[in-house]
Amino acid sequence: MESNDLRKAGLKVTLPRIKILEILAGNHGRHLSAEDIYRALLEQSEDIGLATVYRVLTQFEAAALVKRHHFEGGTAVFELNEGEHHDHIVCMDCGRVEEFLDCGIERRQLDVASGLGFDIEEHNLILYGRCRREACPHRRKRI
Amino acid sequence: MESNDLRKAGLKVTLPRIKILEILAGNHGRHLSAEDIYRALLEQSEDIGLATVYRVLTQFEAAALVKRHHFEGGTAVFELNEGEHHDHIVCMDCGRVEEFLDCGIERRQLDVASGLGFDIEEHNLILYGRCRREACPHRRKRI
DNA sequence: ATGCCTGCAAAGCTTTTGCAGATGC
DNA sequence: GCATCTGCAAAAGCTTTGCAGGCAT
Repeated sequence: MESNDLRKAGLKVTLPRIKILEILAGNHGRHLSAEDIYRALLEQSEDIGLATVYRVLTQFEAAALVKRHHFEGGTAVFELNEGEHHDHIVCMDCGRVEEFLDCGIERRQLDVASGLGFDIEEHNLILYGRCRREACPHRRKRI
Repeated sequence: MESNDLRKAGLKVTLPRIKILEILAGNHGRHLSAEDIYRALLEQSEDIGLATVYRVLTQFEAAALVKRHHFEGGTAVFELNEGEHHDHIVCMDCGRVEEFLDCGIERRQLDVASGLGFDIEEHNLILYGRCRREACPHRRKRI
């Protein structure tokens, strides 16, 4: 029940917020930009302004309902915060994004930070590579 | 000799390019935004436009003379590319940036990527935390 | 002399903000 | 009814681009 998440966050339950949550939930696993969400709303003939999308996403981020990522440059993308932390690997050819979690990496990060005199609060790890998928343009190029 | 680096990159040796390289070299280890560099140039009474700073930095990045980072959001920062790869840890209170390299993390990244079917090309790891330095505002706050 | 560089100003893009009207509670 | 929320439009960053003149080679 999405409305409860909103109420818990101290946000009024409004149509724009529900719709945006729905779109994020419907694209489970995908990473959407504000513009992506705005266009998805237009397709549903919802009359919601881009400014509202940005405002709502910022509020959601503050309420820990979504996570914001800066993958390559320029535009930020958002995903529902499902609780469990993970990192990302992005294909430089097809843009596909996979998520992963490696305890070894996580542990060493804590060690490194501690060794440098930091109390680590969060981190951001993105691997960039080329995927070996059939559908990937890079793969096609190699044939 | 900076001019050789420029020539090797196929770039003409011009005053703006040399000055910008000098500023980056003089701030060895620091991370400067285009604006930072522009202001440093103004302080030296160099009449170089902000657009040129951006253009030169982009060329330098393409030539692998500098690296561009997107630490928090908004503005990009640049550092001289000294060859050896390293990652960053940023203090969320005082903005201090330390560099580090951990072979264990590097190795596991390769393993993870390979396991997901990716040929990893590069990566981006930034740890965010709070440093335990005397001078750090956060530390003062805790007293 | 030629083609690459530069400064300036203007445009581009993403994101934020001000304000008047609308809506949830 | 009151505070919060929204849409619109305008503004605010940061960065890029067009153009006419300038400089390195």
